[in-house]
Amino acid sequence: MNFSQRLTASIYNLDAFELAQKHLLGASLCSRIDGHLTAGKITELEVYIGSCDKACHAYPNKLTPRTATMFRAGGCAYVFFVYGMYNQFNVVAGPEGTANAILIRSLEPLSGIETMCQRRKTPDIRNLTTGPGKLCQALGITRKEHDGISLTGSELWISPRTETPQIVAAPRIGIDYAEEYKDKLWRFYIKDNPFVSRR
DNA sequence: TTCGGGATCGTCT
DNA sequence: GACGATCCCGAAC
Repeated sequence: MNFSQRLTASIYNLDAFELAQKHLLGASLCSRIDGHLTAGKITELEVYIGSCDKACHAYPNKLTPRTATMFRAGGCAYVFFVYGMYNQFNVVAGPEGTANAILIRSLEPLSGIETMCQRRKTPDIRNLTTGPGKLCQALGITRKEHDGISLTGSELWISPRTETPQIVAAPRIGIDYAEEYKDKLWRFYIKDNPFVSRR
């Protein structure tokens, strides 16, 4: 398998829901970090909308040092750090000045599996990338090194999907504080794919 | 400057 | 199913 094709800048300026469902789900997230190529099929993701969504870090369109990258033009990485130990990778969507992001929650490992096993310290394929913190570890993504970088470069990119997946919509995970937005069906995953964090 | 809590995960019961 | 780990952010003082 070859991951040389990339989604281009204009695609990332689409509406976040369209980008997530029509382009990102089923595509391959790829990294070449420390000389190692790793890649996985995107099987699960969540949409966050800065203007209205109480679960979004940038709600209500609040620009802070942490959320600044979300306000940039689509096509860069928003990577943040939580719980003192985990990084989380998001794709920034939409035009500059809007704060929309797509959290990648789960991958199906495709390439560089040995590297992923070393980084994750486990031989269990099913446990390499099935969670937002896990996949950052497996692909070598950190806030310090990758927040704000372009997804059309050579370190981190997304290779387009070749088939159209069947999609299931579900509530997002871990956002009980988000009041009426916690029940929105803004999490999307590939039907019957075993590499999702939760059903 | 302090302080509360987090878009999680691994370990333990 | 519960809990602790452990850094950073953002709000309040």
